[in-house]
Amino acid sequence: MSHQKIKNMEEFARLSGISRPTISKYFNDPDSVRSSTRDRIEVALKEFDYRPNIYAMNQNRRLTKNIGIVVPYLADPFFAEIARVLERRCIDAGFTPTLFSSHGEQGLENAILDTLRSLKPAGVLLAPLGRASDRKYIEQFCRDVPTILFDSNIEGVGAAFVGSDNFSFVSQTVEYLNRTGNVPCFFEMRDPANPNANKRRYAYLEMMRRLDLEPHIVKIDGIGWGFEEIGRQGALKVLRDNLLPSKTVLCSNDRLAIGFLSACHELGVSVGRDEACDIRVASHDDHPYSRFTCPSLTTAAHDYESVAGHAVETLFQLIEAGGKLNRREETLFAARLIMRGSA
Amino acid sequence: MSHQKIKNMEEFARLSGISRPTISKYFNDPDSVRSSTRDRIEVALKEFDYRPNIYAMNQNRRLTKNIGIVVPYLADPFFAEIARVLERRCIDAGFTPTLFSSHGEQGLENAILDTLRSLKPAGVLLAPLGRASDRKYIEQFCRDVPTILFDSNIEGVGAAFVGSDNFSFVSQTVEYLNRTGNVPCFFEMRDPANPNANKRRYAYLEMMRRLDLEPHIVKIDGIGWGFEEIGRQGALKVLRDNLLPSKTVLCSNDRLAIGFLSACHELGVSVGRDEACDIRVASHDDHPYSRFTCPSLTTAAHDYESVAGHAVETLFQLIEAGGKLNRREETLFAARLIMRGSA
DNA sequence: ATAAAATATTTACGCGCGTTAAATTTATAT
DNA sequence: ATATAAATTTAACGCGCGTAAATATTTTAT
Repeated sequence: MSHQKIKNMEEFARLSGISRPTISKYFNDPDSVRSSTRDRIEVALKEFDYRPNIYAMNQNRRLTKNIGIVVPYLADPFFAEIARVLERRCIDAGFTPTLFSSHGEQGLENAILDTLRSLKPAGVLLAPLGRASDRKYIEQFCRDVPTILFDSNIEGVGAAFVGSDNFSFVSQTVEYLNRTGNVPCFFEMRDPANPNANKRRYAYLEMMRRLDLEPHIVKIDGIGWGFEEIGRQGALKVLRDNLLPSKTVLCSNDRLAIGFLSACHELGVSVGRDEACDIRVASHDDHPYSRFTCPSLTTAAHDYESVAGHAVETLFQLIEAGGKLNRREETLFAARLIMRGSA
Repeated sequence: MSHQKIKNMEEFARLSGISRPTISKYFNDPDSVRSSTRDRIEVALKEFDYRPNIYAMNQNRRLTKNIGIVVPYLADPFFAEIARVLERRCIDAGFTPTLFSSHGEQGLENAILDTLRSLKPAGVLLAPLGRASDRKYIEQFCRDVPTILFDSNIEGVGAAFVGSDNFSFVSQTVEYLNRTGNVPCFFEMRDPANPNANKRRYAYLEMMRRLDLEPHIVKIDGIGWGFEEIGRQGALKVLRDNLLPSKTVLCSNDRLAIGFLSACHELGVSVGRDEACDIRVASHDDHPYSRFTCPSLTTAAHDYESVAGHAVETLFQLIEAGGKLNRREETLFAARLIMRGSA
């Protein structure tokens, strides 16, 4: 590799013996030039190690090759995982993903959308905060920038929604707990930040109706994104005051369940499917740590790969279609029951 | 707010009655214009909602206001947490942070550095992969771009290093376990990816020497970043085959300990400080989940705020100094012992 | 071999802003 | 009020690349 520094595309064009407009076309889309030309450019690229100035590149383009990925809370390993898969797929498709976390704050979510707007991205994959989101702000953003919502839906906003089928999660866990001999109560936050939580409550109620069982919902207090601690405090209270209507607890999500199990251990309440155990605990999400709780957590797993894959595919379609799709599709992927020690 | 769309700085200058170079100066640094002028610009900004084109803005600037933040593995909540603090401080200082995760892969780490180079950032906060890093590649990058290393040090690379004092972690846990009546063995991966792990081993050996105790190191197999599973498998083997030289186990880090506790539960081994318990387990990092393990984990906590704060402060100094500091400082922050149920 | 189609080259302009130098205005000090 | 310093304005150029039109070359089809 030659070690001379190349100043700009002009110079690279001279050195490689190819005209600048063709080089420009190549960087915009390598497949838009003849393969023999492409080869010559790529040989020269190896030789001279030139990279175009991305700022000059994007200045005049109406759309860049950037893709924004926004998650509500990156310290939650669930979102870290899905972000990882999304990033990978964007890179493989020749885009440049940029990751943002709203850190649970509406102000930050709005600020991120502002930043994204000025990045002129080809498209955005947005998992909104949910209830804490500034709906109008997101609506306006989605009107201006091609956006796919994922994880958490906002009716009618964005070009499409891709997520998990909450009914599939809850129906499987309820059915399993019931089939194996116990009637679950439902353990959740009083004011869930995420709309999925509401869908899960409805699913629980509906399943109990279908099974002709009496539903019991245990609501606990707490705000913010520290779900484990909220679950723990809630469980301590509920267990101490003997408020559990059933010896089988279905938590709305794994992070609450992690807190619940922690409280059980503190109070010497044994958890497991075994007859000898005091209670059973199950949950939803298959959080990366649910494998390592004590006991390991019976839960319903997201189909990460499918959700991420379909979200990205839909975004690419949207981009190719020029930012508008015929109709707003909502795609939901089914859960997979994971039976472990806790229930 | 007027709803006409403003095309460029020229137009905004006309409408606000201020010359374009002054507007340009303002956006580069609001404090560089007279306060009366600043007020007039900000009034106009509210009126017309103009934002300069960041691509055109950064094209001719030698350095942008961007700051790159690179962590080795974002699905680890420890890094997610520290990234959150770093991001916040960069924003507050008027910079635009961009977050990258190497996801444990050398290839990705190198690719991120390439991307960063073309972003012309004012500075970079880099937590390298460690042993898996391409040392030469990082060295070259640090020569070109003002970079502060954090969390994981590479001798002589980057303008400074900010991290935690591993000796402080281990000395406190060893001292505590010893003081409370038990001699700990040290539980770690055979080939740790992170140099901190080596420092912790040395610290353990040194502390045992000082206390005139015989050290015992238990090395377990496993590669990659799935520490919990590695810890679990290692613990299963060690516990089943009765290979533990001591009933008190000091894990190199919390993620291994989480796996260890999981294995203990599976095998019915009781963990805790209590006389009646089979073993004691302690660890290092104060991982966000260590509060919720069963039992909760006795550990040594990073001083997140100080590490993040000092890393950012040092980077700002570096930026103001034009990319070179007089000498390469290595700053280490002490740990804080967190006594919980496991030991 | 020849015509038609596809691709590449040449030339030239524009994008939105950074930046500089000289001229002018405004603020501060005496 | 006057001198001086500081800030702003005016005018103009350049950055690196996108892009368009006209022309030339290469490829493919007949």
